[in-house]
Amino acid sequence: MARGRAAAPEPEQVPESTPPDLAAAKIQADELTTRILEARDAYYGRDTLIVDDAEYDGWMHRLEQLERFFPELQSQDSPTQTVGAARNTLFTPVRHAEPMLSLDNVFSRDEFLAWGAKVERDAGRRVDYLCELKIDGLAMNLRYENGVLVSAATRGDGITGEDVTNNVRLIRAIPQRLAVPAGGTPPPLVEVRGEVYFPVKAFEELNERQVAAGDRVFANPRNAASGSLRQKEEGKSPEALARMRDRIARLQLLVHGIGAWADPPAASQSGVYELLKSWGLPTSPYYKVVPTAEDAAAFIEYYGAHRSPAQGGPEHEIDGIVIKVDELALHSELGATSRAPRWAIAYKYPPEQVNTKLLDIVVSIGRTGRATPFAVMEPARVAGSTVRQATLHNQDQVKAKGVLIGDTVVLRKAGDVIPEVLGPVVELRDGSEREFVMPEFCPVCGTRLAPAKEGDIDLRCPNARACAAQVRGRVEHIGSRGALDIEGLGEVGAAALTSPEVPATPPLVTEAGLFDLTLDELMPIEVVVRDVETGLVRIGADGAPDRRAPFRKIVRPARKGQPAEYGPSEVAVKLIDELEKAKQKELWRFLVALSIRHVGPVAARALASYFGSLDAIRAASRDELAAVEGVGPIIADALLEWFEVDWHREIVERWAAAGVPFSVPGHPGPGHAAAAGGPLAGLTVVVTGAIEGFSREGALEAILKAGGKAASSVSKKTDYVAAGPGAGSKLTKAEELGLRILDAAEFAALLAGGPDAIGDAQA
DNA sequence: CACCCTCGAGTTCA
DNA sequence: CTCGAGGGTG
Repeated sequence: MARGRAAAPEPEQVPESTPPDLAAAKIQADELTTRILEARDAYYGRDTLIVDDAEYDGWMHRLEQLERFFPELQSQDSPTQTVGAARNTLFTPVRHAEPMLSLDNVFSRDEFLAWGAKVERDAGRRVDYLCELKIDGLAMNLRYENGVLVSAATRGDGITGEDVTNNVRLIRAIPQRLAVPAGGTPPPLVEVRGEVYFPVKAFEELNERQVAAGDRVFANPRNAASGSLRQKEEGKSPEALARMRDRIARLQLLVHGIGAWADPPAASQSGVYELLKSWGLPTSPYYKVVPTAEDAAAFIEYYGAHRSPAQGGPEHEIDGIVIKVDELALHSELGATSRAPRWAIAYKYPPEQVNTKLLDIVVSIGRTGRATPFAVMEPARVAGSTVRQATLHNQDQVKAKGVLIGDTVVLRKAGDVIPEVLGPVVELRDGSEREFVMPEFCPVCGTRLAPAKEGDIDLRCPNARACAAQVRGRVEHIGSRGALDIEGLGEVGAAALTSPEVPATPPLVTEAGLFDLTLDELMPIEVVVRDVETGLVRIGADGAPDRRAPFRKIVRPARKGQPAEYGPSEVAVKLIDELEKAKQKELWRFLVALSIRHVGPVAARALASYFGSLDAIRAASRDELAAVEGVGPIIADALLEWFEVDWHREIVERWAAAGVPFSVPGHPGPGHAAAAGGPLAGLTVVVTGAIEGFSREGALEAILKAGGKAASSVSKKTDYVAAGPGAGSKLTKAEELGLRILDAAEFAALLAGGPDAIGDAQA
C-alpha cells in the first residue's frame, strides 16, 4: 500500500487508550452515561451547572469514541443519540403515563445464560422465556382512550417523548380504533408500546427514488423511519407533501408491550400479544415461548445467522433479540431497577453498520498503475472485526458518495466481509470538512497521472517500469496463488526485494531479475518496521528507525575482537528453493505472471493450451490470437502491444536464460486445443465455500482435469454448484435459480463418474 | 444488442 | 467475497 500523505490530526485529538475488551468498555460507558445524564438533568431541570463545558464535552467525546469502537454499546437512549433530539424543539413534548424503560444489554451467550440463572434464582423456580426479535426501528408509545388512538409519541428520554400523532395517523399499519370483540369493552386507558420501522425492501426502493429525484439518501432504515416521522408539513410544496405522506404510509409497526393498565389482562406476555392481536394491532410472527434459557440461546443463535429476508429472516432490520420472562405475575415480583426491568434483557448482535470519522482520503497505486483513492478512518468495530480502511474506487465514486475529509461516515461490511463507506452523516458536519482532490502526480514516483485512454475515469501512473509501487505490485502478483504461487513472495517479501532500506539499489529493479536472485543478494536486505496502526516507521531504542533483516540470521555471535558471523535465514533458503521449483510450473502460470492486460488465469490457460509455447504466441498475428476461444481482438491487441515493449521482452529473455521453458511439454504445436473429454465434458461447475477433501485451488483444478469448466460466478449457464461450509452469495443465487447443489461427497462422485454417478441424466 | 463472464482491485481473518 | 468496468459470445 502506497500512501500519499501523512495524516496530521491535532495533538489533543489523539484518542485515549482504548479499553481492552467489551466488558471494560461497557463499565466505562455506563459510568459516563450516568455522569452526563446527571449533568444534563441539573442543567435543563434545575438550571445549574455542575461541570464546566470542557469537562462535559470530554465525557461526551469519550463516550462517542467508546460507542464507535464498540457499536454494541450504542443504544437509542444513549446521550450521544438523544442530545441532538432533546435540544430540537420542533415537536411538543408529551409525558408518558408510565415511563418507557430501556433494557439492559448482554453481548454474549455466557452473559445471557448468567442473566437467566439469576432470574430463576430470584424467582425460585424454572421459568418460561418469550423470545422476540429486537427491531432496529423507532420506539413508540401509542395511547388509546376508550379504544381510540389519542396520541402517539416517540420514546424520548423514557419519561417524556415527542408528540408525532399527526404523522403517525398516516401509517396504514396503525389502527385508529381498537377492534374490540363483540360484547367486550375497550379499556378506558391503555398505552401500547411498539417499534416503527421501514421494511428493508421499501427502504431500498425509497433510496432509489431519492436518488432519482436528486434528494439525499438515508443511511439506513432507522434513519429513514425517524426522519420521516419527524417531518413537518408546513412550508412544503404540494408535491413534497405528497411524497412525505406516501413515505410515512409505508412505515410498519409491530407492538410488543403495554403500559398504564391497572389490571393485567392476561397471565402471560404471550397472552398479552394474543390480546393485542385480537384488537387488530400488528404483532410479530417471530416470537416464541421456550422452556429453558438454553433454548432461548438457540433462538438467539438462529436469528444471528438469519438476519435478513434473504436468509429466511424478517422484513425489518434486527439489532438483537429480546428475551422476556413470560409469566406476568413474575414481572412485578422481579421488579425493575431505575433504568430497566429485571424480567427482560436485550441480546445485542455485533452491528453491521457503524459511524466513524473519515480522517483522510489517500491514493494508492496498484500493480497496473491505477490510482485508487481509499478512506482512512478512525478504527471502528463492524460485524466483529476492526476496520480502518476502505476503498473508494475512483474520484467519481468519492463524488457520488458525497464524503468530505473530516466527515462522520457510515461504514458497513458488504457481504459481511468487505468494508464499504456508504456515505456521510451530513447533520454532523461542523464546517471544518474539506473536499478530496485527486492528486495530479503519482504519490509514489511523482509521474503525472493520466487516463489510459480518453474518456476513462481511472487515472493511472504511466511509469510502469520504474514506479516502485507498480514494480512491487507486479512482483507480489507473480508470487500470488493465481500466478506462480511462490511461498515467501507475498506483500512483505515483494516489498523487501523491490524497495528495501538497505541496500540502496534493490536486488530487483524490475521483475526481470527474479530468477537470478542468489542468497548472497538476499542476505544484506534490511527493511524498516512500520506500526500497523499508524503506518509510521517504528523507532528503536537508540532513536533510529527499527530495522530488520528477514533474510539472514546470526550463525555465530560476536566474540571479543571477532564480529558476528551471518548465514541465510530459513526464509531466504525457502524463497530461493521455491523460485527454483517455480521454473517448472505450467506455461499458463507464467503468462499470468507477466501482468499482461486482461490476461488472467482463464485467458492464459486458453492461450497456453492452444499455442503450446510463448514463442508461438509471440509469433501469432492478431487474427490468429483472436481465434482462440475466450480471446477477442482486445486481448489480442494487448498481447501484441505487450511484446512491443523492450523491457517486457527483457523479462522473458532473462527468465528463459534462468531456465524457464515457457512451453507446454509434449504440445503438438499451435492450433491444437487440448482435446476436451472426461466425465465433465461440456459442464460448468461453480465452487463456493470449503469443500471437504479439496483445497480451493484443488477443487478448480479437479473440475478442469475432468474436462469441465470452472466458472467463478453463478449464472443460468451453470450446471452444478458445489457448496460447503462458509458458502456465501453464490449459494443464495444458485438456490434462486434452482440449480443442482452438491455437497462434498456428491462433488467427488461427479468428478469421478460424471452426472450419472449422482443420479442425474443430465443437468 | 443483450446477456454473461472475466479481470482487477481492495480488505481482513485465522 | 464483492463491485465496477469492460470484453466476448450467441
